[in-house]
Amino acid sequence: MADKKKKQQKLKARLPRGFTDRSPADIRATDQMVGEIRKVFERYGFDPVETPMFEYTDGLGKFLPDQDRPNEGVFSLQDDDEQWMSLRYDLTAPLARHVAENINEIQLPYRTYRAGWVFRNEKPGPGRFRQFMQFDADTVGAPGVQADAEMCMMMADTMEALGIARGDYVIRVNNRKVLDGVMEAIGLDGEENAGRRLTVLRAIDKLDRLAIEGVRQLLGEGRKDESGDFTPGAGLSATAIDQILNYTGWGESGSGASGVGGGITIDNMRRSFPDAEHVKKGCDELELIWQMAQASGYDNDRIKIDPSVVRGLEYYTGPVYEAELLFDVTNEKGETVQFGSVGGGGRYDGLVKRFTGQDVPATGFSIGVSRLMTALKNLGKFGQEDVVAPVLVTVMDGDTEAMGRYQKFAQDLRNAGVRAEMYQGNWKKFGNQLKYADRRGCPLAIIQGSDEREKGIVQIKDLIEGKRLSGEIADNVTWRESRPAQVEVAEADIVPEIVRMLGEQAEDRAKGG
RNA sequence: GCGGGCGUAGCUCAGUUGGUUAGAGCGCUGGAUUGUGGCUCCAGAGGUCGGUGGUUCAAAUCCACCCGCUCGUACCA
Repeated sequence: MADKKKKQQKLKARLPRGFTDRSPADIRATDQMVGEIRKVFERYGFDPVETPMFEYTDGLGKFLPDQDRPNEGVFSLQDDDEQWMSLRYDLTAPLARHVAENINEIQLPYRTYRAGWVFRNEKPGPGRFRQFMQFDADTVGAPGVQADAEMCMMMADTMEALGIARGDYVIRVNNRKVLDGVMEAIGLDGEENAGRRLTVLRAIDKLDRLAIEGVRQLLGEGRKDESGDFTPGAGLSATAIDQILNYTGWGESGSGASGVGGGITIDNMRRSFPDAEHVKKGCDELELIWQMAQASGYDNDRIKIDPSVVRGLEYYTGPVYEAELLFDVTNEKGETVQFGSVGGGGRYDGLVKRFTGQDVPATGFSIGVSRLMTALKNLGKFGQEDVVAPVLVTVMDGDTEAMGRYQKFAQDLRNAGVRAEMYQGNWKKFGNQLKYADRRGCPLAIIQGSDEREKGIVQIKDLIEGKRLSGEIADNVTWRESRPAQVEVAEADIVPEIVRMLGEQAEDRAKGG
């Protein structure tokens, strides 16, 4: 009875939903990738700065926790002085706080970057976690669209630095001012239409996935999907729907997301709403960005004007941009998936002003590191380089003197730059030591029992060669007694011999793979 | 959030129209082998059958609700 109770109280080891443990391979691959991104940002003259993962909730923006649902969307808790704190959900709002708080010390324009974990309290899915890494770059205190153009070019350079070929990605650019003008033109301006504006913008954002008919439904009465779920539409008039679909130019030759982009697209946008002031202004800005990109050699295949880009619906005030992957990505099940956006950003002229009252225009973007990693793993760009497991120094005798000698073998190898370790488990079961080495993928093992010690030598066992030989030996006694793939080496020659053998193994790997 | 599918050992799964003590493979631990990985053989540990409640003489099996996973959809600052 007591026993049974004890069993029932056994804790179940389980990871919180939407979080994940990271493997050595994943950590190494991500470090490598983050390093490549950092190099690009440094080259553009950006400097790192880091902010903490927690911020006071009101500083993060719209998520003021209420009594009923204090954790909706964002992870929040109350400090001991009752103030609400939240885990950041992006890196932009905390940067705005940092700039506002240090505005007197910071030389504007301020060019800065940072990588870090962000948290969102939402339903997780495959490839979507509640903690993930973003890599951010921002220029704060830069009012002109040349800063936005630079951001787009830097995104393009980053994609290529990560090994994504030209043509396998595209930076799509739009302008919130244009979208605002469109809303105005179809009579959706004003506070009372805020909800419908959101519905319209969301519908436009879905052009690439639902195509023109789905979007038409969402702009009108609504749309029913295969599972029978109904999404209410914006309820626009047929005229307004046509105007919007014409504006996006979707499917028309020479314009839109599937067309040439650039100047032709901008002309098309202008023509759709010739009298709308905001559309005109936004188009002028887009034209500038496009021309600057062209002048620097970034043609339509890399930086493209695309009227269906909407991006974050809250704080963007001007140009918005998005990096999209165009190559096929295969998931674990072997299915080809549409990968879509791996990063994006835009101009946020009002964020710092919330704190300072002064205009501090800014623009920036973030790259979804974890998401992009998934796609790049697919391309075989990262996480392929094998880290060789350490050389194992096995333990035959447990007395202090012998242990000291084993430690020294390991230390000598480390000093020569070779990964090495002394076996730290129960040394009395020698078989387990080699089993351990085998499972870990150790390339070599050093063995010294009393016989070898008397002669001042060690055995170096080539575990990789031995594994190969094991296929040819069926009998266990022979296998044990033949001691396959082992050489005797004088103690003084351990380091050079190990280095030589590791070199040979590396050559074999290079040939084989 | 809405709708569908699924939930049995650490893992992958079997378990008949409800019927004795819930099984297999792999993995794990010990041994054959005080000093050599693999192969083979022997032995062993490991289960609230996702949870709770109900129907029944009897539930892993049928029903309800809940939880979790998963697919689609919505949301995603």
